Amino acid sequence: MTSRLTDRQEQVLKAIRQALKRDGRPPSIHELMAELNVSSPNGIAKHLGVLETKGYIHRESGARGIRLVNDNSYQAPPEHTDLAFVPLVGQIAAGSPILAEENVEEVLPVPQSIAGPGVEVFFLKVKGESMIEEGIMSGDLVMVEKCSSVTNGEIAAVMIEDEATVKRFYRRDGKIVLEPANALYEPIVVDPSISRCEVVGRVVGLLRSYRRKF
Amino acid sequence: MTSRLTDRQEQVLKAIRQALKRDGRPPSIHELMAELNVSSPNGIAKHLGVLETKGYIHRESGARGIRLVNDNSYQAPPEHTDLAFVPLVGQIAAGSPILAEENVEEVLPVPQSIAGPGVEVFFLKVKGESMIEEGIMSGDLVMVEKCSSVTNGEIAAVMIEDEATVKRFYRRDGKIVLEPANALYEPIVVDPSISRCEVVGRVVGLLRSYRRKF
DNA sequence: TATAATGGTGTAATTCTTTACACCTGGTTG
DNA sequence: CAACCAGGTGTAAAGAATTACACCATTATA
Repeated sequence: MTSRLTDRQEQVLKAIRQALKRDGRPPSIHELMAELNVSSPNGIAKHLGVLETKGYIHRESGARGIRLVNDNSYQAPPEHTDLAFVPLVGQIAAGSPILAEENVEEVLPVPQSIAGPGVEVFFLKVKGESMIEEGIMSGDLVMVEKCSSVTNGEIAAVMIEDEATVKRFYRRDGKIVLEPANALYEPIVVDPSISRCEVVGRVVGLLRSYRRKF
Repeated sequence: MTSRLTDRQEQVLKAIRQALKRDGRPPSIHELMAELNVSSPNGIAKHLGVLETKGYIHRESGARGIRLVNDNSYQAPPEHTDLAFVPLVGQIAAGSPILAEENVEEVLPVPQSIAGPGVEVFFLKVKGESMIEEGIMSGDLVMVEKCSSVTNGEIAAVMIEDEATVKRFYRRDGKIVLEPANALYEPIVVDPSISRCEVVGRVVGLLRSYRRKF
């Protein structure tokens, strides 16, 4: 299933690697033209298209949007567009915009069909055992779709005072009830008129690695 | 050789570092404008000029010509994006190659740092509640690294007769013990000399969507 | 023998990106 | 106070890069 590259395609890939190393940025099409003695931008553009459908590179819009994709036993199929990059945010302080640059530790690729199209999504690292009965373990990354309110019973990321937490969210008698999924824990009841309590978003996915720590 | 930076200049430098790491290419002035909430290209251009005269960056002509100078934290953009495509396999029949074209339902992008470099990895859909105490729920996709043996106690994908299952794997007294993570289930003990029982691989990750069904 | 895949040439149109210029504001400093 | 520096806004123009289109030659394949 590994789609092989032709000699020429191999040359193009090598030129991209070289340029990245030498220049500290991906090459432009014109630079590749000079490198490979091609006199038309389309000559290069076609190669790039092939390299992308074969899964060796990934292209983003804008200038020099070539990214190398790691060798893997399985290559991306043609026309693969179910891809989104979701930032992993570290400390999220109350008030500050969550997706501010300084909060983003790294960006992880995931299927867009999970992240959702055109919505603000980010990963939050889970600490503690309060949701283990829902299969959310300490160290997992939950994918959160940013929104300011959720329907009763949804799993939500909520900010209480200055701390972010993930719980099942209910609104009862004007109070907010955050229900853990762990028999050892008690529900947290918050009176929004007394304590600062703000929905950050709803949990739409989960990513776990048994290999690396986040 | 290098003079001190102001707070704001430090922020610009940090934004450049993060963009390099995140995007695999230097940021454009417009991207920095968005990051730093500046509404004029000149606002950024001046900072870049200062950073260059102070010796923190070096600029080349052309688009995205920012290079970091003397920066231990980051020299060049990464040669590889942390991206791998992992196939979701449906029915896996005994004997047949797992990654055969006809088994692959779709291909999902994930961080390469989870999938692992250059190994055969695939997604298997989980059915049943037998591993819920390990946070593996029905409908989850487990990422499996193909291998023919695992160490005692690892979570493994195992093929018994013609069915694939995910359990904790132990070898005791010449028998194979597959231990569920659910108090309601009993361990499965298999005598490999009697029943066909074959390790498919070890579980290295997990992907869950609350949005779509797989 | 069609037909597809590979590897091209060339030219425009269109977007990105950078650069240059004019001018503003609030501190700091001689 | 005047001058300078840091940090801006805003706009226009020039330059860099990508994308789209039309068309060509060779080779392998159904």
